[in-house]
Amino acid sequence: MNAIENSPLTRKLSVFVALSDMELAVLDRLHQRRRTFVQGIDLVHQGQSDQAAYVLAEGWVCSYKIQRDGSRQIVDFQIPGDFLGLRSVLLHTSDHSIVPIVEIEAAEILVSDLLDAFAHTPRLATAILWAASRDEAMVVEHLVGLGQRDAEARVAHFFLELAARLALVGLGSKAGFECPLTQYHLADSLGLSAVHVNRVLRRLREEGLVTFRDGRVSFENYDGLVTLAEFDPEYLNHTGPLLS
Amino acid sequence: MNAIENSPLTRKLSVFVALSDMELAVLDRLHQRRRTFVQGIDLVHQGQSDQAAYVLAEGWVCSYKIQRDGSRQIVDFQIPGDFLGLRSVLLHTSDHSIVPIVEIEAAEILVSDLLDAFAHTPRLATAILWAASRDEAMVVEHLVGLGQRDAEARVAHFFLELAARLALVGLGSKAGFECPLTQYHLADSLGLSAVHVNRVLRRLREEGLVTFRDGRVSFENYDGLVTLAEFDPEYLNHTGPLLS
DNA sequence: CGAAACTTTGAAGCTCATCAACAGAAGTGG
DNA sequence: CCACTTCTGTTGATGAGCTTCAAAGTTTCG
Repeated sequence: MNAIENSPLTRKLSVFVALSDMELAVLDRLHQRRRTFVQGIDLVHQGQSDQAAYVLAEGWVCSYKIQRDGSRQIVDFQIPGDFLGLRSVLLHTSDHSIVPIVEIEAAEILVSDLLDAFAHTPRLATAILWAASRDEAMVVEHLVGLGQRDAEARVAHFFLELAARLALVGLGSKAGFECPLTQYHLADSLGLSAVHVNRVLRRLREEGLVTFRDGRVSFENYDGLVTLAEFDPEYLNHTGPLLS
Repeated sequence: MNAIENSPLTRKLSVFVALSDMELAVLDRLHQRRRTFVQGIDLVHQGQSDQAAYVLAEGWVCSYKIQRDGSRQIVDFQIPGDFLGLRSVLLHTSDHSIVPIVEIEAAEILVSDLLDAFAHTPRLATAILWAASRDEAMVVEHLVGLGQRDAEARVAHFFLELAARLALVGLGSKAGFECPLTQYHLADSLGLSAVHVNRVLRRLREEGLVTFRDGRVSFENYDGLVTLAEFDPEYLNHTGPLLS
């Protein structure tokens, strides 16, 4: 058992596909070209083309779109084990920006390596396709939240989804998780003002459901939150794709 | 020049990739198994597995998710030339439902045919990948609208996007388009109440921007609408993907 | 140590949802 | 065929939820 088996990506994929030694080795190779990026400087910029792709090894980033009026909509957050800019590479262009929220570590992925990996280890390709489609399902669920849920349910749902994702890579549980986000991040992601996010957080805290403080989310009443948010994790745990 | 070259899918793909006779023939073959579906009965149902995939030939459908409280969020509308349930097939499960808005005609796609087509005509695979990624970009833009735009801009943006998509398959222009949707469809898609949609439509009409009446959207002031919605069609027209 | 970033709270007001009622169109059954 | 319901569109009244503006407190950091 080598260290790489504990990389977040490997942990995540292993939950859904049992990976052989050879497949683990290929994943290992994808993790070679390790790089560090500082917080706050765009990794990929809206409209830019021919970017590299990465696997996030440590830290958090977010994908967002800026409107002409200056407002920002965060589409998605990425946590360790997630791919960054995979679509941008395949499509030679990106319609959104990606920025590190804290200093991050990421492994650069060469398209050629990726295509090689796909060709030689179809089960790995399957697993990665699964992960990509899960990301898409999360975007859809996010959209549903913006359209249908009120502020309190949105915040609750957001925390629950993050907790489930983080648990998969060993970074969280039903007790809580470390969370480097600011209330502005929540606001821009949930389509609320930062002021209102603050009030909602206070209410959730006073109701004894969840506390977001000092960079940590602590669930005080997990089941109560699930009820409030109508959180159904099915979309995160869908069964495997083609060939599996 | 045969009739198939005028199928909506062919028209759409041709705009972005010049297709050879052979590729046109393969597309032709995909259109063989024509079927009709009545309005209002789910084609794919949330949670259902192992569905077929289709190419929509005529009519409109929508993809939606139902919440436990009964509210409905429409994620996306599909128009002629769009794929239906492609992801459901690849993933063996669907996290959303698909329902025809009017009686539709669709060609059933066999997964084996599709994979064959991909293997033998890579440029076609490229074009289809492009179309799929464009669909994803539309979902993201929809999300941005729900998070950042007010009701008037949402409605305006919605009409403009639809017009652009329909124009690509010859069903609309900057003058307007036939539109079988009800105000409830708009409401469920845009995260508004039907009552408020009605008021917004009235305002847009009174401002001389756009009229939605008797199943038709008529642009009275296209450029004014573009300004109001901050509509930037770039996400619809991104350049081609890998290999192109 | 001062500046910048983030959090917190109050007050005022606007956008939008909800409730209610009605009118017209379209479909349905006796 | 006409009465019936059902679906869709329209408008008014009321108020909840959220935004905006403002200001002050707290933490972080160069």
